[in-house]
Amino acid sequence: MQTVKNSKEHPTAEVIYATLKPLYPELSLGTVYRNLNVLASNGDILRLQTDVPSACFDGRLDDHLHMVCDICNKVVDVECDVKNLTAKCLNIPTPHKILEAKISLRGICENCIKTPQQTTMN
Amino acid sequence: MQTVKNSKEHPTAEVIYATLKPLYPELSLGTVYRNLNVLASNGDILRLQTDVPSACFDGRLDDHLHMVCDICNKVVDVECDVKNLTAKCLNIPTPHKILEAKISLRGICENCIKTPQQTTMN
DNA sequence: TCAAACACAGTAACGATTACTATTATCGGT
DNA sequence: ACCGATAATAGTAATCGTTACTGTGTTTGA
Repeated sequence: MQTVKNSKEHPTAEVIYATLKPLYPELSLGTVYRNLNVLASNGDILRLQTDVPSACFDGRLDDHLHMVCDICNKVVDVECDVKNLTAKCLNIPTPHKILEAKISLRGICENCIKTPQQTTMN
Repeated sequence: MQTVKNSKEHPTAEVIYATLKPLYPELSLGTVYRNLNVLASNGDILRLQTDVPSACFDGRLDDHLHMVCDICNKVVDVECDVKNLTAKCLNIPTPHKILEAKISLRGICENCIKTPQQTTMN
């Protein structure tokens, strides 16, 4: 199941299911969801918080952000010093205790900038 | 319907429905959702992106962030200079075009810090 | 006065996710 | 090797939040 983690993009549970189904024909969708949750709670993968209705997962654990493209709705990586950014949020003076800051981006991905008209919307 | 906006907290659609139902007994849940969407797309209210499964709304349009409490799961306001923080994100060098940065916080709210044991979890 | 446009209640439908159940595989001990 | 307990799974039902649909009443404007 760790093989799922090594998938390239930012797949949803359904995408992972569709990807693995041909390899393991009797794979169940429930199994995919369950194992993704286990991996995510173990910290082996990340569950991404985006605007898209279905949850996306990411095997990359190093510093980077995610941007959802307005055009193609894909999730792309944005390389940056996340710790530096989130540190500023954690230091906001407030009576509450801030433990984590999550930053998500929205915009237009490199691909859709180059090919402007195509509203692939898949 | 604008009266909904003036509600204090960060209500979900269901909460708004439950709040208004006694006042307008023949109110339908579909109406609440539809009007919240209209208000949100008009920019009159904000739709919050949090970890909690149901969408929360906020009538405050001025600069502030939101933090979800690990203990009580409530959404609380965090006062800060949002524009300053997001500006840093928008300036990240990347081949993509970043249009918006959304920051959400997680932590422990003032209330739960003061009364540590109660895992109200409502 | 009348008809087109609108808002709504009520309910059905939907998509993503979780829970449940029965079955199969795994493993440690005798 | 056998056996009971534990765990993982497939398959499916159920759930949750949300949206879409349908019929009805209400407003508006000529």
